[in-house]
Amino acid sequence: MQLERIPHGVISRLPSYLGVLLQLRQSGHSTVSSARIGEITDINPAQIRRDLAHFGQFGKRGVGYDILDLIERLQAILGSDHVHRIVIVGAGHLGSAIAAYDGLRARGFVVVAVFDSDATKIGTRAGDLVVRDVSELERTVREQAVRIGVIAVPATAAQEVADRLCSAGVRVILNYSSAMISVPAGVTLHNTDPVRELLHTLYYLSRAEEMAGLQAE
Amino acid sequence: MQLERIPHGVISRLPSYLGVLLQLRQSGHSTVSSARIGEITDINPAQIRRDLAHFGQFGKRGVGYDILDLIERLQAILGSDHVHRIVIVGAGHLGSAIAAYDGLRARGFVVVAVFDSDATKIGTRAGDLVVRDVSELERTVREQAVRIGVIAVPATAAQEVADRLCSAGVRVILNYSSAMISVPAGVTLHNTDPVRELLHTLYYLSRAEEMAGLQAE
DNA sequence: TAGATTGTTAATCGATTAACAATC
DNA sequence: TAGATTGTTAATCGATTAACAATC
Repeated sequence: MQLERIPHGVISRLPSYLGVLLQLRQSGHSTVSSARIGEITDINPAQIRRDLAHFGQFGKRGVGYDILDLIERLQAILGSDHVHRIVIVGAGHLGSAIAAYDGLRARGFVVVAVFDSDATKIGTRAGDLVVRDVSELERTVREQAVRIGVIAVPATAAQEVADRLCSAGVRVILNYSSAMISVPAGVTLHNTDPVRELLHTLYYLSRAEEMAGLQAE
Repeated sequence: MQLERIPHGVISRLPSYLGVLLQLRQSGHSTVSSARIGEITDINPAQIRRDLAHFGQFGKRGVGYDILDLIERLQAILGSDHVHRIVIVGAGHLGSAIAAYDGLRARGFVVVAVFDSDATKIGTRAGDLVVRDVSELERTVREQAVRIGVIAVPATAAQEVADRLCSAGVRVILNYSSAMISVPAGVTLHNTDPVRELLHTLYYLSRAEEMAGLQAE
């Protein structure tokens, strides 16, 4: 039970720490220092220790953090210590890519259904699943108590899909379309428009090239 | 020429503003207020005005912002007023999805090549392009002065691909693999691991369910 | 003119960092 | 013990917000 309000920034860094730990575990390490995590993630070591301190004392002074222990702790904090069921709407290239992505299962997610409205796609395979008619969306979400929905449909259909997911009881939406959609209060929306990421970095690219140009002259 | 240092957070919000404006333009609007943009993006209107003020005075008091004008201004600031060439490495589900994604072209990006190391994929189509052998990667990046690379290969191959992209001259990397990779100084790395996004939101989902559970009891 | 909305200031708030005592 | 590294404090830094005069 969390009494303290944890800053948003802290939460957003935890998955990165977890990613590093999982990678270190695979390469056979048993402990790691905040300095080492900082090197890999490019995050200040003091901040890493401070972030973790919000949730308790996980390290040993002079030694560092036990990797297996910290993985368990972080998974418990994030809620990835148990399985989460998700549905994917849209069985195009992107939807199929997400459905077939093994990193989902590896980190505690199970895709229970992939939907599409296109009759030529319904019945075909996407990952381990058979694509189903989007008209079954509400029933599936309710029956399986699905809380996470992924939108991988064209921009024009995104809002309608979001509305249907929300009213069926989904609490987290990951929007892969380029549409700006809105959701009711209580539903968390994550826009993962890859092009928006690119636009963001373009700014720094332009600045870097300007500076290179000035130096060259 | 920017004399003032613009906060990172400001830059990261500009693509959202641009997204709203593009959408409003399509629905036939001609002006918009910071209050309206705030509603859509869920960003404080005062912050929107303050963000824009870093770059000049773009609005009319009592009226708002001219949508067409502000689109141009933002595109110029971000550097999306001219075309950027990108290469995609990995022609699996995800690489193909990105290659075929029309939102890229719509916002000033052109995919010049898709690479893979799998002989059964080389020569097949991905979007408008034919998948090429990854051994041609360096030559293509150099000849076409490509500055942006997208990694859509399995985690185990990600670091090697990143190294090759960087040494060939790429300045921005969008990493879609789940691997934590490192890049030299001067290269901007964007990790777009979809599962990391999900993990992040899980935290809030768990808290929300806890609270709902408490209330129900 | 009256109403609306910007651009900007000043106050608040929160996040980051450096430093170091505690302690393994 | 000596060296290392945490947990935590205190200081800095930057981002957010409310409020309002300027002005369309």
